[in-house]
Amino acid sequence: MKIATWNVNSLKVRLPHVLDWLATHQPDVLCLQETKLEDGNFPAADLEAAGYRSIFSGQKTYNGVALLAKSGGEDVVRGIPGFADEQKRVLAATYGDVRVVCAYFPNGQSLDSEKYQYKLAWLDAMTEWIKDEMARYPKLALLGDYNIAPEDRDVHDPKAWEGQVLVSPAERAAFSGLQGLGLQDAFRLFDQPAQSYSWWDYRMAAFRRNLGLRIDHILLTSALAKSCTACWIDKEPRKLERPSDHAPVVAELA
DNA sequence: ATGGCTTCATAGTGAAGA
Repeated sequence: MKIATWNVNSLKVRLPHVLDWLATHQPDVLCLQETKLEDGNFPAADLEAAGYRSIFSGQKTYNGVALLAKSGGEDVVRGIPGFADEQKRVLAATYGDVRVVCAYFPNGQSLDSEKYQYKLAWLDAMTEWIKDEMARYPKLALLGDYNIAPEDRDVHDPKAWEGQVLVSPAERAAFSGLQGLGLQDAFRLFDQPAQSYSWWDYRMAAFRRNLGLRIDHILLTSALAKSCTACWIDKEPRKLERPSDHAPVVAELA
């Protein structure tokens, strides 16, 4: 089973890239974030024609998540149960015996922003809910744009990023908290190239200079981590015309 | 140098992303 996550930064703009990527890589499940589409505008027919069923939860302008898969998902959940939130950031479904959770974690904007407080509250609620989901589903994968760079090696210039969102101690503690539940970072199960990132700013020729952050992740329960044979970041779509600023992250499960 | 670039929105001296 091949699973993947990709923040597409507008599915309307990126649909051609997504269709090409699906055709080339044939994932069983692809999690999308920042679709920025109301549900009525979701391109389900185009994806169906490419062999993929869609489950989605979107809104105008911001956020929006989707699950694309070769089979239909079951027991669909939208949002974090019990956490009142207008922002469409969370979608879960079961494929076979694997629970797939697709999440677009809040950015936080800056440490003194209300959005940062929202991010921390959201992280708490997410952790509590994932703990429950793991009790129900031993084989669980949490994929998405976490908007957290877990360690300094996931940051091109840790000094420059000090004091900013995505790297703050509280955010990293939340990431560790998820690992504390028993989830494992699929990417770090394997030797990886130094300076591996999943996001590069559109400005400053950041991609060409590899000035990036690793903020898109696939976390696996131990039952799935045991069967994980590979995990990589696919930088190819970031090289295309009009790319998303994020690259897909892929994991192979035996 | 608090900018740069991209999207969606509207037609703003823009907001937000990361």
